[in-house]
Amino acid sequence: MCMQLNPKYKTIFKEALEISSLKPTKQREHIFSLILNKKDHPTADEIFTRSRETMPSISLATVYNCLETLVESGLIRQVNFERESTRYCPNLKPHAHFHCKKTGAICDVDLPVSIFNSLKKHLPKNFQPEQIDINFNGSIHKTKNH
Amino acid sequence: MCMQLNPKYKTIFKEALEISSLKPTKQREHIFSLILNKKDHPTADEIFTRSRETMPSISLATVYNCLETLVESGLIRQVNFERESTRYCPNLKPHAHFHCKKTGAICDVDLPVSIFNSLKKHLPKNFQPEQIDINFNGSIHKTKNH
DNA sequence: AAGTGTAATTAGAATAATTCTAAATTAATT
DNA sequence: AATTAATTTAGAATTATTCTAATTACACTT
Ligand SMILES: [Mn+2]
Ligand SMILES: [Mn+2]
Ligand SMILES: [Zn+2]
Ligand SMILES: [Zn+2]
Repeated sequence: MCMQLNPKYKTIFKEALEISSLKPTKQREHIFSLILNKKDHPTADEIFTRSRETMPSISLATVYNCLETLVESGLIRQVNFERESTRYCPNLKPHAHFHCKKTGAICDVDLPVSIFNSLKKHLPKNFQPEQIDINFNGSIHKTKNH
Repeated sequence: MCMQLNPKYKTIFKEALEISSLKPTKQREHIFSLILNKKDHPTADEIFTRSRETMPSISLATVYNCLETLVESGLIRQVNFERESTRYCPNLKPHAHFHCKKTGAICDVDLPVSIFNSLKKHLPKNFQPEQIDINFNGSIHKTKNH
């Protein structure tokens, strides 16, 4: 039983792939819906494991292929921390990532576009940024609820 | 003939290692001076190749060990782009990195501390950042000098 | 000076995320 | 149905990095 995209995302999905004349295959849709439905930042291997629960025949190579396709189509983002496995993020709003070194937790940090604009102002005129990655590393303290 | 650190950096080097009771070995000093003297962003393998020119007996494992030590001592920084090899940066001032996808060039982009402070303001109160990595990806346009 | 103990270095094996290759499958088109 | 191109698949290959275990260097004691 494959994951289903809701109609809104189904349209976004099809149109994004169509722009590059790529096909909306069931593997691509399955992986996209897995990432959309659980809004964490899974690795390719975690996505592979989750995929097999409902699509047991999918291969790891296909997971990698689909993820590459989804990233190139702008449907998801890649997130990298140091040399760890690449992670994938369905949040397309401007945001940064916070990586807790103690627990491994990864959190989205929403940022106003103004910060990205102000960062761009510090570049020489001939530098054309396509993407800006902002990663916080540190720790998340437990808040005491006594 | 090993690389020599100038007296100012020699003191910084020794003191930084001493804090963690690590020894200022000639391999560690050699690698630190190589990185300081050519202010690019070399990979471990590039550093290994350069090291052997003047210290032919050094091993790749030692290069990795020394780099880890230098990073932990705060003498150099690690820089990562996507899944590429880790690179090393001697610039300890607050700055970002620009990665040109066409040429592979990597440039330091100096930033005022105020930008880092303003980024920190968007974190929840219980998030304690230790480091903030800012990476630009894009392309550097040649400026025409007619 | 010789001996002891610890840290650092070394060579090579192991690891693991990702990419590659080539064959099989699927889907669209004639 | 036959042809073609895109996609998926299994497994091999790649490669940056880490690990292991042996050797070396060096500070400290006798
Ligand atoms: Mn290992
Ligand atoms: Mn290969
Ligand atoms: Zn995210
Ligand atoms: Zn730098």
